[in-house]
Amino acid sequence: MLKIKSENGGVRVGGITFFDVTQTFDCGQCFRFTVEENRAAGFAFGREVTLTQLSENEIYINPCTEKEYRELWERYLSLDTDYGAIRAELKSIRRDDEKLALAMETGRGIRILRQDPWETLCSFIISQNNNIPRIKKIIDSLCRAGAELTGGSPVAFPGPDALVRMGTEGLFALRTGFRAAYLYDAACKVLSGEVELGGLFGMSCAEAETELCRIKGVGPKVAACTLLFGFGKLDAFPIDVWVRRVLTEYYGDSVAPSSFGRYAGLAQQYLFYHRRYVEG
DNA sequence: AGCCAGGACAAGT
DNA sequence: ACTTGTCATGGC
Repeated sequence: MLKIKSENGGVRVGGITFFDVTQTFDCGQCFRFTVEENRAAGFAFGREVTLTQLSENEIYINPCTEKEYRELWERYLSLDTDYGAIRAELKSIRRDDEKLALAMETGRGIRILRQDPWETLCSFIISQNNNIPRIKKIIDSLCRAGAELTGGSPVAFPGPDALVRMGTEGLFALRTGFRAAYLYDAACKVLSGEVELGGLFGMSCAEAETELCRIKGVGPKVAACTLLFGFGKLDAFPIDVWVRRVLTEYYGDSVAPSSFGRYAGLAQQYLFYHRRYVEG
């Protein structure tokens, strides 16, 4: 049971297991946070927030009220989910998988965030054939441009209406390159309701992927990342160059994503983190 | 200078 | 169904 306590304008959350601020915010799933030492500072859901790891089992969220914690951050951070049970199931399904066991140990503090679906979709459209520092830079300039356009705060991620108003030219001017047309198409289809993001929560991964892939510039990988990091679908299994390496090097390509079970996406993230950030 | 980065698409086999 | 060149951009 988690212990929640207000303190100095923030909330202290104790009794946490399998959560590490640094690993969670620096494992390539989000792009609006900067990580240093034992803290992550950035933006989500139109708010600026700092998360600090006080100890292995305790974090501090600031600014934050108990109400905000319950209604927003607990779900965002997946602290409402029993990762001990999930990890146990994963291990039982992959009983003889020593590679995964090692990756799960090095990345034991990783949690899959439940980010805003629209922001996640755009972020991973931008991510294609791109590197993480530049992805962050583009997203940041996109938020600034959105604020400039609407008169709102650059803390918020601009909605589909704002992107439509920017137009392909405006988006291209933000150095998005060939992704400008993709972002514009995503904005048009979401704004018109041709693709209804809210409806994807109730769909299976395969069905939701089909819907997302109706957007130009959204293929299997971007769709999987959106479903995993934006919709909390833990079976979504993105395959990028690093995961491809893992699959060939560890398993000789003789493994299907489904063989990792209903938490295949989380397994993927452990493997990605281990191969990309630990093994180099 | 050339290659790579959390890819997708169109054109060609 | 599977392979290949192309798409902007910036860092190395």
